[in-house]
Amino acid sequence: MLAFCGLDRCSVDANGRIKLSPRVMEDFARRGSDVVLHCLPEGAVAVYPEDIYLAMRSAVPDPAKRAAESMVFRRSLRRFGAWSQSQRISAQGRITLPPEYREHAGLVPGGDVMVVGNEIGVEIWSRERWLEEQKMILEHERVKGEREMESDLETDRGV
Amino acid sequence: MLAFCGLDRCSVDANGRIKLSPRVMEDFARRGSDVVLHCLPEGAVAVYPEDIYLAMRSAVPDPAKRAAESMVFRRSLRRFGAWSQSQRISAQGRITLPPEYREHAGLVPGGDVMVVGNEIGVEIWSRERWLEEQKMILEHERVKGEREMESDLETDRGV
DNA sequence: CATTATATTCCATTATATTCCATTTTTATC
DNA sequence: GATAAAAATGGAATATAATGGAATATAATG
Repeated sequence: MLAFCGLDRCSVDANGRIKLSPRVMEDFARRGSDVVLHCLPEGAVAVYPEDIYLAMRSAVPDPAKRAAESMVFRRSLRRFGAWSQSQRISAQGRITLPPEYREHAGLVPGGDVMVVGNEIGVEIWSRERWLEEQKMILEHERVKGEREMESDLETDRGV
Repeated sequence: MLAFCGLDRCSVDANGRIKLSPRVMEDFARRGSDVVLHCLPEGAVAVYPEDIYLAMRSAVPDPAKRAAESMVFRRSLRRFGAWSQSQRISAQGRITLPPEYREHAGLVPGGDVMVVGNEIGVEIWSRERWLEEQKMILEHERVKGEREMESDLETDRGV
């Protein structure tokens, strides 16, 4: 059974909550119900199991000293600090997005939302932005494929 | 459970006090209620647990001798001396910012404030300045991402 | 078509935030 | 040095918002 895969369409309730599908709930339940919400620069909110997020942030030694010395480093602490927050998935499979995160992802109460698997967790996109993102990924792969074909022609010996 | 993460919106009361959210209060309570307020060159005020701040400053060897010799060093001592001050979080989770610090961060009584986690403590930003900071970080990440996508196209063989 | 599962809405409860007031401390003036 | 005024602090109360749960409606399945 593949975990954190697939695509669900759902909506934000009046209080800014999102109900996950049973499939996604189960994927999280298997790794403990503590998750981390993390705002992505792409304009969506990722939901990772806590251990996945900790693995992302593990290699930061001696943060206090570096924070005193470097503004760039403080910005990186700030980015991950401000845009990451622990949450627990409720018994009914709901997660509450903080208002600031909701705004970051362009989610409005009552609006259409996509819950997108990314193999290590899920991402929450406004439907509108997801369609654009999807288009961009496809176009990128198309161009990449074309270049690959060209370079295959220019090679003396084929693969 | 991640500590010192997330983003809260609150306001400065008529007496220049800020009420921390229960989540942030708990993070501090776990490390002792003594904190250090420290003005950042970015134009905000950081609130660190005392042990974090001491770790920042512990690696300054032989200050007396260096102070005699270097203006740069004296300025650095001055920066941390003048712009750092002990405080205790009250039983109701309030901290009082000294008027000079408030001014440094552009905070006015009654104004909107963001309490921003940075993984080792929190930062207090005027809402206006935080939105700018956020925009800057986002734009930086966006440009970085675009370059990464371009270089992905130029690679002969994909990842 | 009947039954089961899922989604959505609504309501009660709890928690949080803001405001207001009383007390204490400080400062200025007499 | 004493008294009064102002400011700051701490605490409590009220209003607002968030949370959890249940019920109903909708969709999917057999």
